[in-house]
Amino acid sequence: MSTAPAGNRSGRSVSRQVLADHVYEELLASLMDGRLEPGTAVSIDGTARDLDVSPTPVREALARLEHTGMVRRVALKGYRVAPLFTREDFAELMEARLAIEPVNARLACERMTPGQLAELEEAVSDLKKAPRGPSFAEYRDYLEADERFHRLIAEHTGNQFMVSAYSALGGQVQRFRLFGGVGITDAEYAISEHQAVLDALEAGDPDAAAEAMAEHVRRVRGRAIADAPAD
Amino acid sequence: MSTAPAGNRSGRSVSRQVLADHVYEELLASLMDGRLEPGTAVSIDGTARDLDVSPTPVREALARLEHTGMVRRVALKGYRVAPLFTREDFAELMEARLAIEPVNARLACERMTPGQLAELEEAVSDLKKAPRGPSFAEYRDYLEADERFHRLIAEHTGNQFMVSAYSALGGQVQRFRLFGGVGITDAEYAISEHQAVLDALEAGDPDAAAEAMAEHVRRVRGRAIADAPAD
DNA sequence: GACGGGGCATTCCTATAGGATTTGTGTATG
DNA sequence: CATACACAAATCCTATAGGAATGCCCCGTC
Repeated sequence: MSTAPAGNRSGRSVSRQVLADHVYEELLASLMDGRLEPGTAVSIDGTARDLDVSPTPVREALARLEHTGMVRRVALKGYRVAPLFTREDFAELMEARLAIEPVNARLACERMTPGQLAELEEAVSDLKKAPRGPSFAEYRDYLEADERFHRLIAEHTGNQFMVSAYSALGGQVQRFRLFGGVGITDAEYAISEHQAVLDALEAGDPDAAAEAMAEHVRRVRGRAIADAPAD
Repeated sequence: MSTAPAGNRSGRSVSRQVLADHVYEELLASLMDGRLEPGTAVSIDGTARDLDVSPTPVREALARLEHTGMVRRVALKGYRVAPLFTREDFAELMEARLAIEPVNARLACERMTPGQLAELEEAVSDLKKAPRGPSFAEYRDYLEADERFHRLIAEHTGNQFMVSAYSALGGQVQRFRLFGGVGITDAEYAISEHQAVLDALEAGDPDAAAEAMAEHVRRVRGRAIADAPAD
């Protein structure tokens, strides 16, 4: 660290945040919006240099990220971004979503407060407003709102374990949205499906909410399989 | 490190395993069989001294463990074993198990090979043979077989994401078996319920397998609520 | 006897050093 | 021209040092 201290020993004590947390957030963001493509090696020393920190916090952040499935670690070879899905992986992911997300929708419907419902409405609204241009940068807002909608439903179950279960999937879902063949054409259909889920939640009908969510996941699966690239 | 190097720099190159892995396994075992009770602080430097390693691998192992929910981390205060469940936590855990484990049983039933079925039979057999004396040490074998049964079903779904989802719960389930009020008396009933799940799997009836698993979880919930201690 | 302050130990956190191994490159040889 | 070897660079992994903050205990004072 020669030129830029960039640390915190001289600055004010904003240092009340651990560097490993910062590194984790930074890497997660890079993974979520596609800056780090599947298969890329994530060098410990390298990212340490990039972020102007020592390898130790990077090591800790990567250990946490590994458990999300977004990076893989080989014992003495280092970390690399988890490889692209095969068709089988995608089928497994959708199967798992079908098991978990309709339950989340049902539970959320039974317990949601008006304020939480408003958050969901905002997510769907953002989804509709988000630009869906051909460029990645614009598409990002759409993806963010999509992910937010599903995550909020998981959180509004009030069940910490369902949140954990969804989180185990959520990152992979996001990665698939980016690289798995679901393209921008998906958006037109997906918006109405999200709206259907929201309608059922607003109506307070748990069965309908679960079914609408299940239908959404099935349709995502169907669209992706239709125009999925080769393995 | 004054007296015992205990490391690997002098020994033969068995060092082809990373120390952090060893520390992780060690801590996990301590958590799973009750040597580390809820609320206990897990000092980084302390465990490093205990295991004759430096703090760096311990730090990495704990970062991984945190994601399992078995230890909690407070930003600049360190790690401690996750606290005991409240009744609400327990209800949430059972709700999540009801959402996930019957699905696992159904999928496993549809796809399981004879060899995998034999593994399950062995787990149930071990469950019956395991001593259920009043001492913790003896009870351990029973708990291990119980956990193994459920984990094998998750793995035999052939769906890596359902395995992840179960893993997010599995550790907590095990911790609850130890500390949550489900006592040895549970064993007598649970064995027949496990047998019922196994019977359905052997019969190749997915619906029955899912229902048997759901019934098992519901009964575990019922028994625990019956004689649960106060919060 | 009760309360407050100072020093010491512990602990977390980050940086740095160095050993072991792999990888890549350049050169010499068949 | 292709192959093999050697050296250099990068990388992972572990240990150690030291700063910053917290907690604890003892002691002096009211």
